[in-house]
Amino acid sequence: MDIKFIPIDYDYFDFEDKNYIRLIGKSESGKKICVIDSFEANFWVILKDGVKKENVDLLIEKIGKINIKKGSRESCVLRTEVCKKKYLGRDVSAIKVYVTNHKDCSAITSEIGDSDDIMARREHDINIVTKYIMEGGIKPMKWHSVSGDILAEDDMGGIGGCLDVDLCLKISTKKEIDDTPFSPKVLAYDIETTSRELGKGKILMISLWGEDFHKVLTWQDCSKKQDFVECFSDEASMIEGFVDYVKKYSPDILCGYFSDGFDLPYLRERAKKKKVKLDLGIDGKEPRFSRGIIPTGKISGIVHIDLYRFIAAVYSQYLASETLSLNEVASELIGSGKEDFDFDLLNNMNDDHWYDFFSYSLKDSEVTYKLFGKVWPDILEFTKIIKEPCFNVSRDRMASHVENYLLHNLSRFDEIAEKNPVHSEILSRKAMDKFEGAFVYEPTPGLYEDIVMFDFTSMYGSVIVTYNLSKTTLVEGDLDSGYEFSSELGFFPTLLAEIIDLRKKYKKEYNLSKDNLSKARSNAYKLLANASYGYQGFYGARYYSREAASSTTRLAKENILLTIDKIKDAGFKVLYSDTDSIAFLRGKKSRDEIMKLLFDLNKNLPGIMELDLEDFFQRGIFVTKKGGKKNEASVGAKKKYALLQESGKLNIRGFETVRRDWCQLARRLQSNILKEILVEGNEKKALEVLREVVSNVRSREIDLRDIIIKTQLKKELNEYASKGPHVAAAIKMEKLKMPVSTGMIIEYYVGEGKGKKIGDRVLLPSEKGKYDIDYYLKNQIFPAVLNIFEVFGVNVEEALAKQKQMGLGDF
DNA sequence: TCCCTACCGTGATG
DNA sequence: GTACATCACGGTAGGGA
Repeated sequence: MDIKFIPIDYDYFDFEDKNYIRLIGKSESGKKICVIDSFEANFWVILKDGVKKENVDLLIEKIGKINIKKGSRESCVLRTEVCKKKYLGRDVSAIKVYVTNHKDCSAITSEIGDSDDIMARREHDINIVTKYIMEGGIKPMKWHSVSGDILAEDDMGGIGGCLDVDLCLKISTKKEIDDTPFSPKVLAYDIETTSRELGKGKILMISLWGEDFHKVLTWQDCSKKQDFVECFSDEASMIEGFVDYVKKYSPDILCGYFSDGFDLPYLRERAKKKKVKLDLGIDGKEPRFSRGIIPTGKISGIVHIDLYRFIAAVYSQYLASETLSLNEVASELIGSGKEDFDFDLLNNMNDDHWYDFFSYSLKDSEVTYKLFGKVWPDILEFTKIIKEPCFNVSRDRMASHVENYLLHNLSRFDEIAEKNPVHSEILSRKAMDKFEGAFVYEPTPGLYEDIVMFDFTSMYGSVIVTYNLSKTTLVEGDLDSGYEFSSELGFFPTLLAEIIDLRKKYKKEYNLSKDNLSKARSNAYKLLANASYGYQGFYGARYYSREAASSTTRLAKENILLTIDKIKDAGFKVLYSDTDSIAFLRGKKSRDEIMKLLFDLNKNLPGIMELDLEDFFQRGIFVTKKGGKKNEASVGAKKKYALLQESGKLNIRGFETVRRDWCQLARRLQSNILKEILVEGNEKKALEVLREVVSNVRSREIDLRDIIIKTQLKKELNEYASKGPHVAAAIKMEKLKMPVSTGMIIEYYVGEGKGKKIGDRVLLPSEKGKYDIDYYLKNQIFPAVLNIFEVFGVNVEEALAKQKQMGLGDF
């Protein structure tokens, strides 16, 4: 039988002491297909240089005899091959050892042990699906032409019979074919509970949203309910109803928001308590959870995607959202958020309340579904580029993505993969001193006109490629005198050069077509390029290289300092620079002359390093650093400035305006004042704006939500050495039996009182009280604007006092 | 008790 | 355990006068 097939989910199983890979996917006609492919588990024994032939033969003989019993399973070496390979860029001889079961690779590796002839044993620590794909297996989310035998129900231990699929095929050949688009069948879900805390509450309703399928399942009998509401007799039958609907809908992807951490574990817990089966898997099994800070819920045959995980791990850096709540993220990405519902009502609900609650619940699933549509092109492209199953791709962090990209491209270089660091290596890597990082130029505070900004494209990535910086190309040297790297290009810089090229290609393509696909591709390659520096400096990396990472920052710094000097030599005043960007005054030069300067600078840059025009700006402001010692010359603040684009848009960096741990009042005021000064060029008007806010604060005309300060709780309450206001607020919340957990954003405001510490005066938003006028003026309003006015030589307090004398203000 | 400062903690930049 | 270093700044904690 011949069939066109796209794999969506990967798994494996053992049959008669052999490993098989099980892929669930779709046929061209939309049938759900299970494909079974064989896989020969194996790993490498790398030989030392110049080992004698007879020693190799002895070693092979010894390896061939290994036999391991583990429980009921017996594992042995099937065969061995001696190959010419590369390891860390060097030519080696290596024995490829094929074994009966992947699970026993490590045990057999240990059995082989160390010897004078063995340099290393490798690739036994790569998971089976990754290894399968690395060795020519069916690639994720790509159409393949496969042929093989249809499995009858009782074939291979009944694997075909117990799966809820249209067809089960044991294949003998496979071939990647084309890039026809694929749209998965998606079902979004969301639950509402009586308590956020697992084990403390019940599930009140479950909502589902798919294409032409919208449902809210509940056990709350209610006279007034919408058509989409289906009422069950109790919580248990509601959960069973949920399982039935999921099976009937038969989605490729089941998708939630924070569902790894909340919805799925909650469902499992309630199902267990109520003794119902949560058998969502196509093999009739319940979701499997892996351990971790956040559990990971895997459903057999259906890809469970927690959108929050993907957004938090790779997508969030492009978002303006200050929190990653569904509401905020959805508002930004799809233009509509959740509905409002007052959860305090839960203890005392009438029919109207329930009616609203049903609608609220359904909206959550709808928003999740739409958000999925928005983010899916990125997950899909990442999956195809990284070549890992999308279950993993949607959860992995950038370091894993980089590493998986490397693993799946090693065969092109004949490379045997390096091992993961063991625990002790991770510890010693972490214990190392930090190395010097980026260069930041100290600006001279002031207001400037006509500013040009240049920046290096993929600065660190292009440095790594240009200077060939990687673990395998390091020759010698030390941190002080600098490391020397080989002139022969290593696989890491080679792959990175490709990534940077592909990024350019798809960026260009996107600029022409503006389609989602090239945008997602361009994004993915950009993220990979940017993460590659961090990867080499990450202690958990297989190809960790502190030498490469520290050389990257050192050489980047060297180049940007040289470029700054050249811009200065050309007669320009440099204002600022941070890592890969340089801002300077255009002076009387024309734009063409600036472009000529850019061209000349580029001519002399080494390798693939490239300087680009970021933008021309009308005006910009740099301010002084606060808290300098008395009588000390004022220092320009780094990472804190605002630039006005020609389009009129204001780029604000580092100021309190963009910091979520300042109250809205101070943030909005600061942003208005920056606008007044940069857009209107009117610092007098700015002073008026300030005066009005001060007056409003004094007369208590300020809305509570404008003075709320939000700070994230980053550790357990008892781990804090210094208990700041947000910790005090969190302790207060705990006393009131409100849920408090690490990672939460704590909200509070500062009330009147004598307490020495701010923490003694914090009030929760739900608490009635008077805000402390003095605190908000002295600790929020003034600090946010003082150093902006200082640029104009305006002393705010004096100016305000003066106005008072003139009768302009009554504060 | 007041004042100073080192350190803690968060969240920004790139 | 889950990419890197650099930076600003409020607030607390603790020592010295």
